[in-house]
Amino acid sequence: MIAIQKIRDQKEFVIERLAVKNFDATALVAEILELDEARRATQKELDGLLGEANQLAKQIGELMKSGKKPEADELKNKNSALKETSKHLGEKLAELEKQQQDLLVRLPNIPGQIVPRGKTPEDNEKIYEEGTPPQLYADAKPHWELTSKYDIIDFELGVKLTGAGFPVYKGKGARLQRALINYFLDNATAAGYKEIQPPILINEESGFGTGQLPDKEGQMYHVGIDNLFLIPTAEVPVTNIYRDVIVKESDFPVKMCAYTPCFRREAGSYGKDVRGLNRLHQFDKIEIVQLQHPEKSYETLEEMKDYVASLLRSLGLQFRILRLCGGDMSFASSLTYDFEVYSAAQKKWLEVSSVSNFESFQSNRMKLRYKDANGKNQLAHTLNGSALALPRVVAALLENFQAKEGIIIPEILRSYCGFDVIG
RNA sequence: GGAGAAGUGGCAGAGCGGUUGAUCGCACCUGUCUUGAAAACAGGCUUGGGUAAAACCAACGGGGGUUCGAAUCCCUCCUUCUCCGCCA
Repeated sequence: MIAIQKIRDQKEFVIERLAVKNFDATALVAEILELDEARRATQKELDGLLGEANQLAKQIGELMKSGKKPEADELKNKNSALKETSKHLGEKLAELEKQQQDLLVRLPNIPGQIVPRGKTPEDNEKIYEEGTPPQLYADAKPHWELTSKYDIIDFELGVKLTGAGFPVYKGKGARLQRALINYFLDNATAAGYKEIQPPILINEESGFGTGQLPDKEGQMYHVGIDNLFLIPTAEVPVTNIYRDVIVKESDFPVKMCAYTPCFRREAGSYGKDVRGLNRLHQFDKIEIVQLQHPEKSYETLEEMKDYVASLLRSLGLQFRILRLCGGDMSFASSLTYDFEVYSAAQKKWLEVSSVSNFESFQSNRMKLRYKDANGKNQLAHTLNGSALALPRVVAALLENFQAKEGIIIPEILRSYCGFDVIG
């Protein structure tokens, strides 16, 4: 949520920058400012009235004490009338506040200055590439054939148990999952991230805090009976740990990591893009989250970007980093880097990580603040990234490291797996 | 799931209808003193709205109600604790 103060002070700037996200905010901003003015005027009027009523009540108290009943009763009547008016005003104010809030939450976050303009993924800006395409032998297969050849991931069985997009990992396939989770968690911990094991169901407040609610509830699984949502990412519970919290400036940066399963409805997905592990309803992910001082958040974003790069490098995967264009960025993000790994067997790039700076967009919703040197409360910046999401990493490992004798496990994972080859 | 008790500032803990946004203590911050620190003393120390800054308004778990006036009374929801039941 963009701070109302910012919209008041820099209306033109806000509209101009949101256009980079292909969002025309002109009408919305005008309406918000109009409501803001009405809201403040109403509050001013109400405050005056309530102040008057408070004074009268005080006087009544004193009159009662000194036994002047008739005078007190007269003031009582006067105050009752006042109360009637203030009740109306109070309702009007609440209504205006609600209307303003409803509009405010519909504005996407302002993209950062270096965000490229553009509408589609083709407009994303490649800022880095590392590694060379793997040399595949003649009989190389896509991962969905390898998984059944070695009986390590069973998609059909998942359909039987749950539905499409809920695979069953078996034997070495299951062990590889566990190995990756442990490897990624150990790495994050070594990099200073505190490990968190959060709930994987969240309430509405948490969904609102990170920007999934309102409007995007269709992307989450909803447990109606208790009005809870299955998390689409650990970002939601982990960031919300600091909802309504005022941290000390000296606590920055707050670094947390978490492994959780993630659940996404992915309504509308179809075709070859969702084949095999490419897009699932349930998948495992290790998320890294940081809370940072506004002046340092972009520095931190670079640090997180480098961290994710080091992970991919350690697995021996070819990858590239994209700076997302305005049109491809998420609603809440100010700047996002996507990491893609090249799958030689599918001949395509697979997104395996997304690292973003949300600036104060989430913290404004969450009231996540810090006390500055002057003792004033300021909104913190929040950042997060996947480090990493498993399915496409697994897909790339299977496809790129396949050989005659089987899938060759990267050196770094062998002690975690307890085997060198899947064959 | 059933019965009882409780939820107040970072912590602890008063207040139970009338200058109580809230006593006191601890923690914390600033200053004096000190070579420095400790101690002692003085001052500061919830959050939001609003304002140029004030004034002013709101908030004592959330929501609603009674009253001229509520942290204090009533209703409801949530959470915690104790006991019973069930259970990985």
